[in-house]
Amino acid sequence: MRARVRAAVARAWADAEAAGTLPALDDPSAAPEVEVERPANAAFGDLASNLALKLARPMRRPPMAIAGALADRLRGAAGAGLVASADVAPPGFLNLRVTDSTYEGVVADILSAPASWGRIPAVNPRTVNVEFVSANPTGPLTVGNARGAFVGDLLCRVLEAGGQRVTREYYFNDSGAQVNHLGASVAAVRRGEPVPDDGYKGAYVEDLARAVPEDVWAAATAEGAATDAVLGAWASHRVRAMIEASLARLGVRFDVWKSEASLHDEGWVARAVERLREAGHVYEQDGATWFRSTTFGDDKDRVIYKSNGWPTYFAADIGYVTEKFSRGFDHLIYIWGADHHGTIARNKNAAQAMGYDPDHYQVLLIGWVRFVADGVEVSMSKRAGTFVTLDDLLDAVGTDAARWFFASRAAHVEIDFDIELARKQSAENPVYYVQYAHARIASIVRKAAEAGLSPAPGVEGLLAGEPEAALVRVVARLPEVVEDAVVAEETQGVTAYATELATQFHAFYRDARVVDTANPERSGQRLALALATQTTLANALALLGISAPDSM
RNA sequence: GCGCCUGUAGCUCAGUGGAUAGAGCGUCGGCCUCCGGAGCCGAAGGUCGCAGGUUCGAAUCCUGUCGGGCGCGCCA
Repeated sequence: MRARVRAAVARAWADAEAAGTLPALDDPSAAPEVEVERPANAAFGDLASNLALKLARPMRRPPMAIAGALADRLRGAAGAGLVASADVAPPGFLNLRVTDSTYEGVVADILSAPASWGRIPAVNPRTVNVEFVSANPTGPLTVGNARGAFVGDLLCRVLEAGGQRVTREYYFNDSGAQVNHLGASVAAVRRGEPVPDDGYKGAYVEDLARAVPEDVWAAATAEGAATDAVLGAWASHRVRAMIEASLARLGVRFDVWKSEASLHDEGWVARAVERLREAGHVYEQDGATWFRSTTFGDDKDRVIYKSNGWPTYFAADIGYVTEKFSRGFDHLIYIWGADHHGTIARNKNAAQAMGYDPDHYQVLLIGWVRFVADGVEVSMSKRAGTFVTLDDLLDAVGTDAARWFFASRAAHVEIDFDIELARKQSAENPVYYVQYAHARIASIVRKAAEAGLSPAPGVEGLLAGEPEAALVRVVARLPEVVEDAVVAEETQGVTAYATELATQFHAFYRDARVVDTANPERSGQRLALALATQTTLANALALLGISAPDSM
């Protein structure tokens, strides 16, 4: 609807120019974009445009006069069937109302094709790889990992809503020092010895120690066996399964699990370094191999292979970039904690140095989550065993409430999360307010069926009353909300919208009785509108991965 | 010192150039003879950290400044 009105305003401008009531621009390339938005105050109408204000300077005309000329056109052919009224307000706003028949058409569309309501034309169709969570399998996911998991999944859903093909990817390191430390910890606990200083503590280590099969234990402790590595490999495998189960619980599944070791084993790292070397961006110094990141604006060069010959983490990253692009992705997105921002430049630079477009290497930083319990910050350490697991969080507040919490905040800002407060307030969470509206409609629909009432076959005259007119205006906005979310790659607008729609429906419920056997015709019309609202709520929640219950 | 993020109501946060800055929670006061009270209605509460600048118009853009967070390894 917003898009249709935007097109109508553009048409009005062109018509006025052709008719000579508005002058042509001296410099057509400087023409402003036609913008149409929802005014903050509903009294101004359904949609408003600031086009006249933008055109005042280039046209050297007062904005009110330009707005007047546009309004004339919109009242005529340019707005035929769509624009019910066009008014001008100082300093030069163009305020528009949309015809009832347009809104009735929206309701008819929703009822005839509920599943596609809210789907929008592809905004920027790409094949995208989204890598997120990527916590190493040395312990269960914590609340610290929770935000990345939710934000990553929400981003994927939003990208898909915008018509993009998305692969969800989890990168992990199942070899190396950390995994050996895990193996050593398991071995120590199994033997009843204290866990080493650089080992892992916590109940899950004890669980792992108890669960070690006899044959694994025998192999790990055999003469000459690398005990820590063997046990670590077994334990990390098992931990990974735990992680996968936790993620499944929050409705997150990954398409690809990629191990760091495989990037080395399959030669991706070596080939990528060779590619950089051939392009002249690699040099040796102090026995180490360096990438000349400063060529691309980094503040220092970066080590690829250490002087002892071992690759850095960065080396694997370089190989991984080539591996991902080789799979046909044209856009890579990384979701990292804000503490990793210092590593963006080197990775982006390396991608550029290998011939990739740096714009196709996108990093989304997630703001720090400060966990507090009753106002006091809780420090989280896997090694110290002092952490709250993701499963604990879900036990406390539930998946829907947790999803809503993260979906309603910008991904990059730091936030406080008080798990005790969340537990206490989980019953007050706005997500239930929205779900309640959905369940209430479902109940009304059931009641209506019992009373022998059915939705009106047509939608004509649907907006006879004020409650109907107010509700349909919110319902009709879903595609705009989805489009804005896709463009911004953020979901706060969706939660805000769902809340507003629920509020509007509750008001409608108060003012307009739906189930009324004394007036079956009006009941049928209101029922149609209620159904359209229910679909809209369900589709908005679905975009967030949140359930829309029929009763609660 | 340098880089990135951040400062909006009592609390947690929306609002990235438009008209009277919003929501949830909390506080105070009302509303169940009728489709679900997990609801509705109303009230109090803000010099958008501060100071300049750009603009017809700034919470939003620019500069400076003060406060908070996170980084600045041949760690991962």
